[in-house]
Amino acid sequence: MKHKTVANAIADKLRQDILSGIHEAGAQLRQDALATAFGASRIPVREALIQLEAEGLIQMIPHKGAVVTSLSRAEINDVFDLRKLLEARLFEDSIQKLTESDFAALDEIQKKFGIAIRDADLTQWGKLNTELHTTLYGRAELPQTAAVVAALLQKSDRYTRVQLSSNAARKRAEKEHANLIEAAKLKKIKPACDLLVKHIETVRADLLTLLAKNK
Amino acid sequence: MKHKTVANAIADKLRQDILSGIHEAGAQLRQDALATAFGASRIPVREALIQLEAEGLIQMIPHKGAVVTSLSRAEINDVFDLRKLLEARLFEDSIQKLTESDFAALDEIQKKFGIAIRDADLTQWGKLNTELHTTLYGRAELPQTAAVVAALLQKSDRYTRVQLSSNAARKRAEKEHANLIEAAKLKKIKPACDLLVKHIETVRADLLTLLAKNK
DNA sequence: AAATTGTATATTGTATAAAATATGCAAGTC
DNA sequence: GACTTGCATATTTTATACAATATACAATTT
Repeated sequence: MKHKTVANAIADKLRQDILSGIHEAGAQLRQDALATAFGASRIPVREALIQLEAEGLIQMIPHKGAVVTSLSRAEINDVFDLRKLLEARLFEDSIQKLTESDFAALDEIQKKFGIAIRDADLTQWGKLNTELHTTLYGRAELPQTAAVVAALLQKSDRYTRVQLSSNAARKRAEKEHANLIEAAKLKKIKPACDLLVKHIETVRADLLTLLAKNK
Repeated sequence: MKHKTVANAIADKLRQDILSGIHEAGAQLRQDALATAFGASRIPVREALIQLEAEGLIQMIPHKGAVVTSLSRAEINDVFDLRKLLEARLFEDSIQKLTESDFAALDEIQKKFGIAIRDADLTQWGKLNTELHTTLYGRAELPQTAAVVAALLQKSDRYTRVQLSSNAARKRAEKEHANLIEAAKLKKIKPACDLLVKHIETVRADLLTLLAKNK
């Protein structure tokens, strides 16, 4: 077992299940059902739910229960605007300090990304996407910004599988990631940040058109 | 009773106690002691602690307990940089939409601020300060940004009493707030945002010198 | 004497059971 | 017939009791 407490383990699993779409937006999460499913009592389940509520993944209403939240169009726009603002800030601070081993890790992630795309491994996409982004910013010494960005990336994650549903989008994302890594390797700060902002903007536009279509 | 659940009530009280300095940074919070103090069992206390951990006010270590966190110098800098960035974003979006009643509320807050300063009512300062700021941004339609800023303001809150410990600082803050409100009333967006950024910067500088001195 | 192991105590984490609250439906009243 | 009131059921919230874990200190061994 890799977790210290049962509550944390349940939180991680639940988070994963929400991000991967097993529990869709609007779905009710019943404590009792979750407890039996996890083979635990309801208390660690409750504590996991409280954590997820703080992360914004669900909303708990006293004596009513928990429902999986969803982001409005305006909220999605807001999230992506913030990402552009804050990820650029992190990237700028991180680029110079990125080491050889960081780039090795990035290359590894890119490789896995390619495999996940080939295998249509949906659940991996979001995970690898955030991993790549956070690795790019890993050397920034801005812990508060990093924490906020991590939260924003998680909110975005739920839509990554939507956004990457087309082959063209996946190809483009992979290409743009490669460009980002390349620019970072060459320590070209300004161009790299510009690329990053454009990349995020592309993803946002892509996602919004898809959501409009599916509606 | 104004709260729906005991856990939420405890969280609110504990948050207040931490922000007001009753529980200082580094202090250990024992579940058992808190439970008896609140006249409740340990479970609502635990759930309150989990909430506060998500807010960054405390840190929980499994089987060890909870301690009140503190921000490093770098983290304080980061928080204030973010505030400048994001509060300006909110203010810009909010100014045009501020109504008469908003300005009435702002004037009311300013009045209370003056009274609190005169009475040296330390615990009110932080509360009124955030209230004023959030009212200024109240009409912005950027819910995600607003949520992040609310969290940042809370982190700052713990240091407001430190920063406002000198008479000069209090006078200046009141003046700068008045200028902000004035600029907002005149709908001068750019100058108002500039004032805001300068105000936050002033507070940061003030706080850092004070923290350096007290160390 | 130093290091390791074992034990006691304190504290947290979890499970079970009881209390509180909300929702839906039926009966009664205007 | 519409509305209110009361009850039954389902669900969440809280309390009590128990188990697991960590820390500190003593005992033992090398």
